[in-house]
Amino acid sequence: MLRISKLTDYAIVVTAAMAGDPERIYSAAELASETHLEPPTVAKVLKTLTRSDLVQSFRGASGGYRLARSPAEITVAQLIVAMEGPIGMTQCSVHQGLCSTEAVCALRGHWQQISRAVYNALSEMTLLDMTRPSITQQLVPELKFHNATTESP
Amino acid sequence: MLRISKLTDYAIVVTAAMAGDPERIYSAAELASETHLEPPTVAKVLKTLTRSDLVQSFRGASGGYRLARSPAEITVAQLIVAMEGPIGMTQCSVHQGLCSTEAVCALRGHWQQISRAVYNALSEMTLLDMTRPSITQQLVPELKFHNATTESP
DNA sequence: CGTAAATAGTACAATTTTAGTCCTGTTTCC
DNA sequence: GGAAACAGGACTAAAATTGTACTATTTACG
Repeated sequence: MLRISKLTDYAIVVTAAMAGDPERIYSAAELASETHLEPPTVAKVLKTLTRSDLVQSFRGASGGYRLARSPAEITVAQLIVAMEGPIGMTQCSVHQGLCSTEAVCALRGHWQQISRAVYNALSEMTLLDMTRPSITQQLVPELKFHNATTESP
Repeated sequence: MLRISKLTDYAIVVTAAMAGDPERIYSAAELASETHLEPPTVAKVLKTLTRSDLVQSFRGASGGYRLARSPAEITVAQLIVAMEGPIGMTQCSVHQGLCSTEAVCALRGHWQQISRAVYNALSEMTLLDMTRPSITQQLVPELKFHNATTESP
């Protein structure tokens, strides 16, 4: 399905909530109740985002978290990279020399090209865009199709 | 890291090998030795691709597999969909009503938009492109960056 | 015909990854 | 000094992924 991890998903839900009032300092508990996620999970996500400087943290009583930049300057690509590491569709597009078939496989350069294209697509959506209303659309048939193997529960 | 599964990776390696001589019928064993992958793994991949009509199979002695269309007409997006099901970065972008926070989360339409953009990027690379020589490049810094959590072994 | 070569389909065990939680330490406000 | 809040790491449980094996079916060819 080519999906991001749930933790990454939560990271975007949480930061989208913070984008509602970018100046305000939110505690982790507050954000948990606002997003209907579990407090420990929200805390974990915020700690990771802090290490990548996407959110600022304030310790001590009446501390909390705030976006480090304006929502328009934070992209979905940046959030995914912060949570999951570099965007690469295959191992070889990120790390050289780990794949046993690397010597006989000429695809590495192509995978890097593909990863870059995906990164660019993800860079065009900012947190500000995510907070704007959107139309939930029917997906095009190519996106809906999947085969019997993945269909069965 | 936003990666495809290994099986999907293998699917592309195997079909890229078949694209070398699109008319020829290859046995699974042959393709395994050519790609340096395990025979059972190659067989599994080919069965899945057959169900999605990306390759044609021929049963019986001197049977085997062949690409169902020309390499220029098979895209990486099609191969990923065949192996993993629909491309969607989150559960909610593929299936409605399964996410517990769907009622309070307004991100679904945006995720569909992102998934579509990624699908388009993956549709622009065909199997024919994959067989052409490529330059292995240094990745841009944004793609290389990852944080301490994912860095440590 | 019978046998060998080859795919089809399904089921399963082992491994790896992910998710979620908890605990202890540190900082800061009042 | 105490309470509120974040930091960091460790750990357990669950889920997904991988890789393999087994049985059945189909077809070429002597």
